[in-house]
Amino acid sequence: MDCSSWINTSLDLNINPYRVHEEFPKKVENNFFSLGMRKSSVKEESSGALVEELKRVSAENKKLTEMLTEMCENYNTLRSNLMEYMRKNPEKELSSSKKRKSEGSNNNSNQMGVNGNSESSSTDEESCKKPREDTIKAKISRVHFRTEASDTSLIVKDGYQWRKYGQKVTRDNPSPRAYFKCSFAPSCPVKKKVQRSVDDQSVLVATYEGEHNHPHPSQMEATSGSNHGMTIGSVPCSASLNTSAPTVTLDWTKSKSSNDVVKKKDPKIESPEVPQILVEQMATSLTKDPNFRAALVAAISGRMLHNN
DNA sequence: CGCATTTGACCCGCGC
DNA sequence: GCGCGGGTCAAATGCG
Repeated sequence: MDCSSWINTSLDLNINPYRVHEEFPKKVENNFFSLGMRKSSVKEESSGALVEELKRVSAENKKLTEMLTEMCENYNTLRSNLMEYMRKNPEKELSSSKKRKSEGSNNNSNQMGVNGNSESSSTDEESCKKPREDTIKAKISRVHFRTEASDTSLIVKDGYQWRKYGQKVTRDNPSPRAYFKCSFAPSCPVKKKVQRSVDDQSVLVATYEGEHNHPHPSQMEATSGSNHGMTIGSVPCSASLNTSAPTVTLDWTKSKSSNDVVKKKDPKIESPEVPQILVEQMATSLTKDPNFRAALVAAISGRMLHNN
């Protein structure tokens, strides 16, 4: 696989972080740079600090690049190992993967090679869907949300608008499972299932199916003025696409208050939150890249194999 | 009154 | 073929 393409992406992230999401940062960008334009004396003073910051970011960028390169190497190693393994054990691989022949017959076999071992195995168990719904087969992700233990609702505030259309008590878990459809766009095919973890009742497990065919609502909100809404909302859906990879756990016992902050739009929060937003943006941009996700999964797997 | 949620009924695939 | 279980539908209900 060609690693260089997504490595370059990371370079962009660090050198010109605001370019990652052009729509979002305009306001910040304007504030930040226009301030410097108006007060040139202040600019001279701060230019030294900016240069220092630039150096620091460049160093960090270099470090990240090295990490990515290493991940890429690990990925290549693992991939060749996987290919070899699959060549030796084609039958086992097929039989152990899944019982559902309808999904086994889907032509995602090619993508498996790219996305690695991830999609088909553990995620398909969540997609016991009618075969005709194979348009949604593509993206299934699972996100763990930590909530207050006393919070008995199955509501996950991930920034999207969801309409609940069902609830079931499943056999393997005493807590009910709630079914949601994305209601932000009528044509959006995305569904999610939310259920409390069997192990830890304070953890909500949200399983997302499909891809949103519309922008994130809070991102739209951000472009129209407020920058705050996206910090939390954008994370779950983008940060964990691709699933049987290690799932993402988000601690919302604290973020509840920040949700409130979002609604109140407290100006005091703005400046300290900007770096956090940047981090979120970078993470979002990176994790949206399927190549990066695949490589990350492979690299982590490679590491684990290496350690074992 | 319109919209979202609830909840029982129904559908469908799978295992026996 | 039948029963089970997960997923979806749609009428009833609640709420602003």
